[in-house]
Amino acid sequence: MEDNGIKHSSSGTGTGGGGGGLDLSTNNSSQTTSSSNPAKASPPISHHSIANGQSPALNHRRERERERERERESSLHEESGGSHPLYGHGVCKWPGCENICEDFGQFLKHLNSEHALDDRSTAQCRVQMQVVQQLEIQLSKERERLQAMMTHLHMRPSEPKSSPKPLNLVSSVTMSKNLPSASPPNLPQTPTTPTAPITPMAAMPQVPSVLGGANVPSMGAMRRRHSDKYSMPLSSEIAPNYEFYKNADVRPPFTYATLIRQAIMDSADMQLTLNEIYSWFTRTFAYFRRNAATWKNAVRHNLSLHKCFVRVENVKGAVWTVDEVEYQKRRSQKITGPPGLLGGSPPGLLGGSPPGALSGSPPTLLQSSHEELNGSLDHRDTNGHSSPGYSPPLHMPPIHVKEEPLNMDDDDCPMSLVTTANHSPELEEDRELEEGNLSEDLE
DNA sequence: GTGTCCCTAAACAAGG
DNA sequence: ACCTTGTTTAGGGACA
Repeated sequence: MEDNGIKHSSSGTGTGGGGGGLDLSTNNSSQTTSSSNPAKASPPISHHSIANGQSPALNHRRERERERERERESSLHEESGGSHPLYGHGVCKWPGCENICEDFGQFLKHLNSEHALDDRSTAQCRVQMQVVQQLEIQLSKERERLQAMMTHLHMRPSEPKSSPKPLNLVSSVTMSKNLPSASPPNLPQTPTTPTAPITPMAAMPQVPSVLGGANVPSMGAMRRRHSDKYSMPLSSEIAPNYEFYKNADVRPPFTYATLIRQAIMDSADMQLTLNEIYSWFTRTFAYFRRNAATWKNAVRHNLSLHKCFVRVENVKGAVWTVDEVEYQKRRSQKITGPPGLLGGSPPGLLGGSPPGALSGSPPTLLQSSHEELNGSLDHRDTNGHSSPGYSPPLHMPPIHVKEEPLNMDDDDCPMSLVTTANHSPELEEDRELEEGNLSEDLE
C-alpha cells in the first residue's frame, strides 16, 4: 500500500470565533449628552423650551412642521407599501417599546405621542447610535479576522474595498453563469469578503459560481434534495471554485457519492484504490484534511452502499470504478421520475457495457476541471502519472467484478448541489448543448 | 406525518 | 496487536 501522506488528520478545531455578544438592550435612558442629532431639525436641547411653552407663534409653527412631517411620513408609508423602519408586524419597533399598533396610522400616532422629541427619545436614539457604532466596530473586527484567515489560507483577499456589501454577493453572480469570460483558466478569483461561515457564493463573488441562492446551511447538510433534479456537473462546479475548495475549510456541496465518482473519473484510468480516493479528497478539498476518521468512514460506507461503485480486483489490488450505467440509471430515475425509464442514460452506455467498463465516454467536462485541477495541483493518478495532457485511456485491465443484483431502489449517487435555485431550464439546455457529453448531461 | 435521501457513527470481519 | 479495507446496521436531520 502506498502511503500518500494522507495522514493529515490535522486537528483543526475550528473555533468559530465568539461573536462578542453585544447587549442591545437599550433601555438605559440615563444619558443626556448633547451630541447633535441630525434626524430632526431642532437639536435636543431645544425641547425643554418647546415643552415649556414659548411664544404661541413659534409653537404654532412647530406644530405645523410636525403636521407636515406626519403627512410626509404617511405618504411615504403609502408609497413604500406600508413599511417603516420602526414599524413591522403591527408592532412599534422603537427600542424597548414594542407597542402594538393595529395599523400604520395608529403607529404614527403612537410614534408621535410616545416617541416625540424629548429627552427620553433623544437618549434612546443616542443609545441606538452607540449600538450601531459597536456593531460597526464588531463588523470591522470580524472583517479583519476574516482577512487574516484568508491570508493564512493563502487566499488573496481580493479587493477588500468592496466589502461594504458582503451579503449581496450572490445576486450579482448567480446569473453570470453563462459569461464566457467569467472564469479565466488561471482562476484568479479569490474570495472577496466572505461572511463568517465561508461559502463559495459569498467567498467567490466574481466566480460564476452556481452556488448561489440557497445558502449552504451549516456544515452538516452537504446537499439539498431539490438539487438532484437540476444539479450541475460536479466538475464544472468545482472547477471555478477549485481554489476555494482547495484552500478553504468549506465543505463542498456534493454528496460523498458524487465526490467519489468525481475522484474516480478524475483518475487517468478511471479507477482508484481506496487510498487514492482518500488522497483525492484531501488534495482537492481542504475540508477533508481533518476529521479523517469521519469522512473516510463515510467514503467507505458510500463505496459499499452504492451500486454504482464497483470494486475491481486489479493487479495492484482492489480498485474502485464507477458503473456509469448504474449511476446514470439511478440519476435518470430521479430526474424523470418513474423507474424503468432509462431515457436519460447515455446510449453508448446502455449497450451492455460491463460494470466497470466505463464505455468510451470519459468525462469531457472533467477535462476542463482537470486542466484546472492539474494547473495547481500535483495531480497524481493511480500509477503516479501526472496527467496534464490527459487523454483518457479507454482500456481497462482485466477485472473481476463484484456480483450485484440489479436493484432499482438502491441508494443513489445524486449530484447534489446547493446551488440550483438559480438553475434555469435554459441553463439545462445550454449545458446539454455545450457538453454534449452523456456522462455528464444528467448531472 | 411519512417516506426518502444523506450523513454520521459504530460494530464486525477479513487480510496484511 | 494493530491497521486498513469492506460490509452492514442504526439513528438523526433535512426535505418533498
